[in-house]
Amino acid sequence: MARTRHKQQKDRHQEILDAAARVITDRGLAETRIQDIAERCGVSPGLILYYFESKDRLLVEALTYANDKYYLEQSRELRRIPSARRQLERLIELSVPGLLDRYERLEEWALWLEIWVRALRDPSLAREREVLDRRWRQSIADIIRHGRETGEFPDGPDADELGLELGALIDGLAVQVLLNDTVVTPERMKEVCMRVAARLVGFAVEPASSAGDTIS
Amino acid sequence: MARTRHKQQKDRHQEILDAAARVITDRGLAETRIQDIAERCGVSPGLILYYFESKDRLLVEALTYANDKYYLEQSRELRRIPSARRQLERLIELSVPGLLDRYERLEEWALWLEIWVRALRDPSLAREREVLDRRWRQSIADIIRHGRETGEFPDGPDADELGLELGALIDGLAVQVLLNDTVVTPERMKEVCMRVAARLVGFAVEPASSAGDTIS
DNA sequence: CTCGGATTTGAACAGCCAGTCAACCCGCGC
DNA sequence: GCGCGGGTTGACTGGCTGTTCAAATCCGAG
Repeated sequence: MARTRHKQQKDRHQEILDAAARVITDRGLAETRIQDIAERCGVSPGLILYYFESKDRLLVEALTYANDKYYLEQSRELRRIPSARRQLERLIELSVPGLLDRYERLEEWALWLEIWVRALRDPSLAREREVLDRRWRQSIADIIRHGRETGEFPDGPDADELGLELGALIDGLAVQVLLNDTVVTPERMKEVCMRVAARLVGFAVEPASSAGDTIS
Repeated sequence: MARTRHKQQKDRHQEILDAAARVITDRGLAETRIQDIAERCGVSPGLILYYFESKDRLLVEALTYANDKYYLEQSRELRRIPSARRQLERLIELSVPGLLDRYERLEEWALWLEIWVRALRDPSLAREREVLDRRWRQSIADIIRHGRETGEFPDGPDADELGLELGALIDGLAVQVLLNDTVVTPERMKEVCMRVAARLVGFAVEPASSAGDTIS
């Protein structure tokens, strides 16, 4: 049947994209071979090119696909939190590579680096990246707006502006943490982000924002 | 003579490193071939491997070599400025990809991205990167300390802490600008950096920090 | 001028890997 | 049970590129 066929094909598509994202995280974009992806799927190399017209297309698709998935997960989790203050804290926690579950976040940030490098020479990926990034800044701005509505945050600079500033700060610090900087540890990154957010947005830092309970 | 030989060899070394850095900027690390570097030097491919034991070593060396060069140039320029306030502004200007001379800064940031990606899987490069990065943060912190001594800046949070915060902010924004984000233009990045620096360090933003004269 | 070692060349080698393809498998509808 | 068509395989190829190497060249010393 067309439906089952179509469904199966869609599954394979996603399966391959997932596998590709994993391999890219493990070996790096430059070292990723079709064979690796095929092995990860338990499938022959030929099949990969049956579903994707070229390795390049597959890799680019995998990059944005994976990042999109992560964003949606994060977004869903944040929406369940009522307090803007806690939303912001959670967003920061989720952004620190290796603070929560070891693997997922590291993977996400590693993929970001690969996207950045590739986007330097791939205009279409550059455009997609901009969309993803704008959405990410916006989610920060939305939290701030929400907090101002509920009165948790005072009025202040434009929320979008703050989103840009905090987003950039998080990006910059995440790179350090991801690369295992000995000075910028995950815990330190969280503290710095919270402190700067407090100063820029204008709320009081809680004395002990226990990070202990966040480690699964 | 040993001396002339040695000197010549050193020149060739640097010549090759420079050429490699250029090629990496143009084609990307992953697409850089030995042949490209040889052509850029007007030399045969074999010679490249006569001076460097492998392509990988050469590439890694080229990355840190070039960044080191840029840092030293920047450092020299900043030291000539007496006012801490202006030092900070100049540092920010120099950090915005494409704000001043089009090429050099773009090159520098593109190389940073390549370093980051490569450092993910090359521990020795990761260590070198940390040194380079720490030095960069430190130069911000030093400016702040200097400004506090001269009274240009008020006392406030730890200078090293501020160096980390501003450094991360600049890193994060520079990535956006480098990738041609339509929202984060070079001019906007400078404004944002200056405004946040003013808020965090505690000085007044000058009304019109004319960016016009900075465009050569 | 001549010798000798460093430098330089370019051709050859070897391994790797994306992409192709003909054959095979398998489940479905008839 | 039979044929059909999409799914799957794995061997093959063609090109590319890092690396090696023997020969050629250059240049300074004696």
